[in-house]
Amino acid sequence: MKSVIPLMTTEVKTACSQCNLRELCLPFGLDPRDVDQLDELVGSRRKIKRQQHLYRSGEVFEAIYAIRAGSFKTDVILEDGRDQVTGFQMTGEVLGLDGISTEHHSCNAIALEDSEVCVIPFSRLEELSRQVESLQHQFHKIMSREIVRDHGVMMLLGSMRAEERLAAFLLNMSQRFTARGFSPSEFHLRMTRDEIGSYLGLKLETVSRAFSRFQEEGLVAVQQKHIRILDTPGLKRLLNHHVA
Amino acid sequence: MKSVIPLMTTEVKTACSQCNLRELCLPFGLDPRDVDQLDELVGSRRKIKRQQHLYRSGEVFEAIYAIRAGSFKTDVILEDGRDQVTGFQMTGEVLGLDGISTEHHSCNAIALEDSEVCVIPFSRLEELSRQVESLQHQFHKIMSREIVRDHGVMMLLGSMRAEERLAAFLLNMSQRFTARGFSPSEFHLRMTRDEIGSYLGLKLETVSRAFSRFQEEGLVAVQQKHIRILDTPGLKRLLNHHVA
DNA sequence: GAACGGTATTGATGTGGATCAAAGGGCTCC
DNA sequence: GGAGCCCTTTGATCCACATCAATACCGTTC
Repeated sequence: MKSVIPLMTTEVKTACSQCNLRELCLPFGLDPRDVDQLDELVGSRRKIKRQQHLYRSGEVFEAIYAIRAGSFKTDVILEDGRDQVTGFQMTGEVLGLDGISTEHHSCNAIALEDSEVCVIPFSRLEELSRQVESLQHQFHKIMSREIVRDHGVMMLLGSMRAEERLAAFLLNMSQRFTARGFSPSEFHLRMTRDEIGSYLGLKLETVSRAFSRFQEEGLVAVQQKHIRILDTPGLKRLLNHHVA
Repeated sequence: MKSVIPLMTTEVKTACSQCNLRELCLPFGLDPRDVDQLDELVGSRRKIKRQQHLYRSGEVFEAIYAIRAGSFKTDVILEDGRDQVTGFQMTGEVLGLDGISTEHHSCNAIALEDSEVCVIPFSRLEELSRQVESLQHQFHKIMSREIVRDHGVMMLLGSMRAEERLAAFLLNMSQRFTARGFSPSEFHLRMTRDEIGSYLGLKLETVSRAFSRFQEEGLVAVQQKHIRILDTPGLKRLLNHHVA
């Protein structure tokens, strides 16, 4: 065991090897020796207050971000003002991959609560992943996972009815909270009904009604943003047993 | 300059450096010297007949595919039989990126016409992109572009009405045909109304009616799968001037 | 060149979710 | 700790698209 006496800096050293999120984040699956090499990867940390932008659509892309604490939403805005939430991100997840393609961000990333991210300069990531095979592979997996997730959302938006969409959303949130060591059945949503609606292609009233309906049917207990899932199999049944 | 006298083989050497699609494909933006290195990248070519699968959801992932000729659709199928087309791909575009994340494909890729692909063993791509920086970067851009495209589809599915979706689809097709040296205004769709509908989150009847309406309004001339765009600005206006 | 099956068009009707509206509740910020 | 405002819920009505249905068309195959 190494010394735990901290040096006299308020700025804690940014080190993947010391991060308790590494099993969810970029270093996942890396040999401990490789993780040590990652410690030069993170440029700095950055705190983002609730409702503030981590980056905006159109800005020059220079880094991707790993969420250390808090949560975010990403959205796309059309000229005519319509907007669409494209995702919600929690700790350990990576933000900014959209910017690689054109070297400009193509969406906005906004903190849902006071948050902190690790800034990973992209050129450094590319450089390091040319040297560390396992990092390269893990990074590719993360990008691919985002593509697969997006396909799931397309399925949801293109083929599911309102209550199915919300059930899928709740099950997904539950699963992600579980992966982070939280309760699978009880959690606090950081986003509004409007934001959930935007993500699910529904109006906020429809989201609210679906929640009320789930409550009536004993599937969940809803108290504003606090959710208790009472019948996970019931929610899953809602998804799979689709009656045409 | 190397000898250009071909050996006596019917099997043409698979060579990115000789391919007229390289400006659309993986080698895009690479220094000619680097492109030469890519010639060992493509394992083989594979012909796929119309309606046949290039790969299926659940299959082990080993390679990505660059389309040399023809076109494909990708779709996701739920247990209850519902399916969603997640994309249409044309020459020079890359298929199979979904498989990296779990080492299994997560969607089906089906040829819309008799087609041919270059098989790119993924381990070889990763190896080579550790050596060739420009290849690495181009590959990352391609993955990122897919993510950005998916966000566009989410916007379409989540926030647009039927005619806007179809207009967006037609403009997108036009733009991609243009990039391949074909007419921007006249082209042949390879997919059915049902497949377009699935992609756009609409029923085939709705797609058909939207086509008829565009025709009435003089925006396009439609004859089954043959499309002539008569008023591109008109289609664009349909997209941007959304009246809430 | 006739027959067939998959594809497309068009019409009539139904419905899920949007829209409009109003009231209640809780969080945030001073 | 209180005021204000945003967020949420619920009800009434509307409408875009789905569904059901029938016919027409086209490319393919023998």
